[in-house]
Order: sequence, then C-alpha cells, then structure tokens
Amino acid sequence: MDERLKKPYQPSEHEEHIYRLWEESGFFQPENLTGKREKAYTILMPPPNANGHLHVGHALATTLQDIMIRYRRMAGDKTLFLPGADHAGFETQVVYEKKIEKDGRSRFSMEREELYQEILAFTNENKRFMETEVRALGASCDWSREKFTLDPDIVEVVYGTFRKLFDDGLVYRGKRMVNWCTRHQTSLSDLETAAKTQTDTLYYISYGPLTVATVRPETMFGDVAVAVHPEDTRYTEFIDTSIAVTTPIGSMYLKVITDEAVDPDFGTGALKITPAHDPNDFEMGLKYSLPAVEVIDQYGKLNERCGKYAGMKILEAREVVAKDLTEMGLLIKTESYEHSISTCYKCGKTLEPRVLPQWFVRMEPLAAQALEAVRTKKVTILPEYSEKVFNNWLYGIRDWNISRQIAWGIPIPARVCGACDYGTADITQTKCPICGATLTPDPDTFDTWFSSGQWPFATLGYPDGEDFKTFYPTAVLETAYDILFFWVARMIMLGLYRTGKVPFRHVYLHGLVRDVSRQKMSKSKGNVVNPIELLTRYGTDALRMGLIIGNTPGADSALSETKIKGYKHFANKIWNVARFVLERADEIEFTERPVLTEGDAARLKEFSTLAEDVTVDLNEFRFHLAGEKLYHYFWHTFADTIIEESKARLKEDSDTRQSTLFALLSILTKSLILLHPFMPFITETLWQMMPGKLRASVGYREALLMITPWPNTSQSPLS
RNA sequence: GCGCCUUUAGCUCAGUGGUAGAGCGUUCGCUUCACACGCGAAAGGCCGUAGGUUCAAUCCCUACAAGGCGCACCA
Repeated sequence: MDERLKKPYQPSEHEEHIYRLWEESGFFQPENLTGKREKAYTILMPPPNANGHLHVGHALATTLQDIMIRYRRMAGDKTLFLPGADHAGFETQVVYEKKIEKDGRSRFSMEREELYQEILAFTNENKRFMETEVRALGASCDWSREKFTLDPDIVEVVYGTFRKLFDDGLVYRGKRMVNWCTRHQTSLSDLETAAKTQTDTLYYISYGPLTVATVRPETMFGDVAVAVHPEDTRYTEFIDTSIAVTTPIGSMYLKVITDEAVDPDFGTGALKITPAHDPNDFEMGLKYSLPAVEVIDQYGKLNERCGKYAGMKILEAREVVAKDLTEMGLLIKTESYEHSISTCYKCGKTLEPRVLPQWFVRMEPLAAQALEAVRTKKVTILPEYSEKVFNNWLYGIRDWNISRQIAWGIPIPARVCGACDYGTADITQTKCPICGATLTPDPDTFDTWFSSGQWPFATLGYPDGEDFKTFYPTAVLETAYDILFFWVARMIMLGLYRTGKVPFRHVYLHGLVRDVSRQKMSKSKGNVVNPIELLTRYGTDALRMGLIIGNTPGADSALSETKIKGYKHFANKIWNVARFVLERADEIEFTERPVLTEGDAARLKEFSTLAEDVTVDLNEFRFHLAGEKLYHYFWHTFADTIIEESKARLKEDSDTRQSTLFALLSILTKSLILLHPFMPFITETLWQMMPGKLRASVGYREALLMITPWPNTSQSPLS
C-alpha cells in the first residue's frame, strides 16, 4: 500500500501533480479521446473578465461546467470544454481607470493608443492569473483551443456579423437619444443603466400665460414647445398659437402643441418640451418635427446657449436658475416629487440623455426568432421560471445601442460622416452620399456584449472551421442569471441570426454566491472571497462540493466555509476508506469476479441503483442531488455499514472473505468513478495509487480515472 | 406601475401528494485494530398565515403577509 495513505489527505500534495497528469495526457482535447465517441458534447466556458482574479462565482460556475464535461467524457461523448478570456470592454476600462487614478493619472490626459496598449498589458497579465486559477479549480478544458475575445479570428467573425446586419438593414446609424455617462464619457445601452428612486423638487414656472411643471428648470433654454392634452379645455385658446416666454436670459417664443401622451392631471397639464434632453420630449420632437436644441454638453455643463449660466454644472445651474426665476417672480411654487431616474450602473451618476449619432441593432426581428426558439424548446432554460423572465424582456424590446466612446474594445468597422450623421459599414466608401463630405473611420468601439454575443460560433471557427461543424451547436451554456439579458439572450439572437441554429440546447443559470451574511460580494465592500484561498485551505474537491451541494439553479447561496470544511472531512473519509480496502489488498486472491455471497450481490445491486439514480440526476441537471446522494451513500452506507459489517465477514471462511473483498474493492472503485466529476483530484489520486492489477480485477483497465467509462445504466444521457 | 422569486431544525439550505433531510452548531458517551478531518447515541421543526382541491398537502390552487429581485422614457 502507498505509504502516503497512512496520514490524512493533504490536497495540496496532490492537486498540481494530478492536473499536470491530466493535461499532459492530452485527453482534454476531444480528438485524443479513445473509443468511438460519435456524439459531440460542448461547453464553452463563459470567458472570465481578464481584469482581475477569479471570484467564488467563477468557482461555482467552473465546477458545474466541469462536472458536466467530466461526466460526458466518461460516458463516451466527444467532449470539448473550451476556455477563454474576455477583454470586457467598458468593465475593464473602468477598472483600469480606477487603478491609474490612484497613481494620480487620468485616461482623459492620455492618447487613445497609449491607453489601449496599457490596458492590453494589464489584461494580458490578468489573463495569466486567470488561467492558473481555472486550472487550480480542476477545469478539464482544452487549453489548446483557448480563445480571447480580441483574437483576430474572433474579431473577423464579429466584423462579418456587423456587415451582414448592416446589409440586412438590421443595423442602422441613427441620431437618437442615448444614455450618456458624463463621468465615463460614453453612451451606454439600456441594460447598463440602473434605475434609482429619488426625491427632487418639482418647479412650477410661469411660461407666459401658462404654467409648466418640471424637475429640470435648467433645461428651459432648450425648450422648443409646450405640450398639452388635446382635450384639456383649460388650454383650448392657446393650442397652435405661439406664446412668449420670459427666461432669465431673455425671451423666447414657444409653440403650444397637443399630444395624447400629456397627462392633464400631472402638474398643470402643460409640459415643456426639451427634445435634446429628455427621451419623451425627443420622441415628441420627432413626431412634430421640432428641433433638438442642445444646451448641456458632454461634461454635464450648460453650454454657450445658456448665457450667464454657461459652464455651470447641471445641479448648480438648476439652483441658480430657480433662484433667478424666484427673483423675477416667475417661480410659482415648488413641490417635493419622488420619481425614478436612470443612473450609470458603474458609477451611479445620473445619466444625461443626449442625442447622438450611434449604431443601433434593430431588435424586433432578432427577438422574435429567439422567443420562438425558447417557445419550441430548441433552447431550454433552467430554472424554468427564467423562461418567463426571458420572454418578458424580449417582448417589446427596444433597439440596442452598440456604439461606445471608449478606447478599450473592438473598433467599429464603419465610416461615418461628421457633417450629416450618415454612416456605412462599407469601409470602401469615402464620400458621403448625402452631403458629399469626406467619410472618416468611426472612432467608436463595440459594446462588448455585441462581440461576446457571438462567442459560441466565433470561437468554433464559423463558418468553415472543422470545430464549428463538429461542436456547434453547443450542449449547455452555464452562467449566472444576472447576465441572462446581457449575454445569453444576445447569444441566442445572434447565433440564430448568423448560423440559423441555436448556439446551445440548454441554459443552466446558477445563482449568485453571496458572503456569509448574504451580502452581495463587491470589491468596494471588501467582502470578496478568493476561491484560491479556499481551495488552498480545504482542497479543491471540498470547495467544489461545498459550492454545488444544496445549490439549485437560479437560487443565490451564502458562502459557507463550515460547509466546505465538512466536505474536506468527506475527502478524508474517502481517503481512509481507500486505505482500509487497500490495506487488505494482499489478501485478494481473485483476478476476476469470485462467487458472491447473497449479501454482497445485494450490496452491489444497491450500488447499481445509486449509479442509476445519480446518472438520472446528472442528465437532468440536478447536480446538488447527485452530489448529496453520493456523499450520503459513501459515508453512511459504504463506510458506516458495509465496511463495518465487513470486518466480521473478513474473519470467516475463504469464500466469504474473497466475496467480501471483491464487494469492497468493487464499490470503492466504482464510487471513485461516480465521484470523479464532483471531486476529480482525490478520486484520480486514489486511482493512481491503486495497483492497476487491482482495478483490473474489478473490471477497470484504464490508467486514468478521467477517461474511465461511466458505469452502464439504463439511463442514456439526454442530447 | 408590471412581473418574478423566496418563506422548511439554532444558522445556511435541500426535498417529497401519504405527517421531513444535509452541512455546520448543541448535548451525552467513546484514543473501538480505516479515519478524532473520527465512532456511537440524543435533543431540536403545528415545513409563513387563512381558505380551497384531495381519502390524504409542507408539496397542487386562491388570497394575504414578510423579505428579495428584475423590468419600466410620465414631466
């Protein structure tokens, strides 16, 4: 018996060596797998953002993905687990900006190319950490196929999709209202906003003969009309007339228009229209051909149109304007008003609606296909209720702004006209067909989700790559529920659009791992737990078990170190059971199955039932149950009952002894097999410590547990 | 405003149409020849509230309550 078995299991003494053994075996690569392997089974690792270290959520995700892959590899599929890393555009740029701010630097004083190169170096460094950490988690992924979202072949596919969308009329350049972050100096998609409820002052201001109510008096210099409800009899006499409005910087004439959208019961029923700085007003501006007069600049300051207020920040200007209006006797009254505003999801600053020429994806036709795919079960989503959430979001979705004014990202392959807002994806065009001006390259970059939304087919070498033909569509997309819209929905839409097929058949959404007190982990709270510390302390297998047992799809979990510790004890239990059996190995006389006692036959049968059960659970994504059943069986049936009872039988006659030993060895061996997807390190370590002859005597000749066949059950894996 | 989820042992969470489980914790006893990262035993739950369906509900249905989340361009 291996001397190392005599002391408690020390994960750190084995894990690195075992991972190297797997990696060097070449079996992470599907083409090296032995046997027929007709069915491809692919999981793409959601590429971690290469802007920091892995967090516990990655550990949970990687574990779930690796369990599926290891199970399918053992069950005979041609498995590909493809790793990657994400440049994570805006996210990474924000992280990097914060980092250099600490050194007293700012990205706004840097050349764009300089910034790009610095972030690239930063990202490459983080990517290396991340790769080491993914290995430490035991992920059996094919590193030879690793992809980075900025790899030239990925970018080429993304460009192709953009061009196709443009040619199909599904991408258009529009001068429309977008969410602008005055801090980050870029527009954001609707998803990248966070609604915040706050209480502001509602100002009632004299507008000539009328009174309007607004929370933004500082935008009055951009007003182009006043709108009332068409049936509001209070204002009949003013409809379609011009009214003279006095402002602190002079008079202006505004047309009084009517629109059904005006609520007569809100405020005074008269609404000032500022198309350049309010989404509703912008729509109305389009409807009635009103000009959009910009009075606030990209930094959130009032511009030269605002006379003495020019240069003031919005909030400052609001106060001063209100004060001046009061002095002029134009401020009728104020009210306290609770409403919801859009803020930047990263910095929390109030977003300024701005009218900018940007690229938009026309969502409706894409969404319709995605909805259909889910409705017809071409894609299933777990937890089931998230299909409702998915449908809810896609139904009535608005067009997607994919232009970002940041350096760190994939440049948009388009040429744009500075004079008239024309733009084209035909980069050979040099002259604006509208106004004749010279076209210039679009300085913007893509929303990072536009490119990662193409990850499944881009990584596999669409359209002609062998991998694309073999491994697409992928089997399961496993990720956190909080990126269902950002990523999953976009992948389904763009996958269907570009390839005509769904990118994956099943979506498994795990919940967020929160800290012990159920708080969301975040760097600012300082409660982020490093999974590497945990696996160093308890072993990777214990961490994996601690994360997945009791963890159901979609449900958040509180990180429990005591639970992980419990599974470290379990690992030691496995270790000692193996020791018990292997200590008795020299008493073994059989080289194949001896005649079994009735009891031992029953014990093996009981094990088969467990194997069936666990297989069904794995097929149906019930990893939390499969793991718990294995734990329970191994400890409370195998160790507590079978081994305890075997002690007496091992003192009986030779036939009984051989039968008992066979049952023990057989159950141990098969348990290692079933446990392997969950606890790959200790099971493979023991497999390697077990003499090959012993394994062979219970029917297993494979040198590596990783590719040992899964026990035959009546349950065949779902496709 | 619309929608979704959760409510089970002290804590964190599983689970099933026939009156419940795990990890940790608690109590008692054990250095028993695989394991003290252990063994044996025990305490602890009207399975959120009120109705309904059913022979039978913690599990299905309907309200309600509490907590959480997502979506939402009414100034």
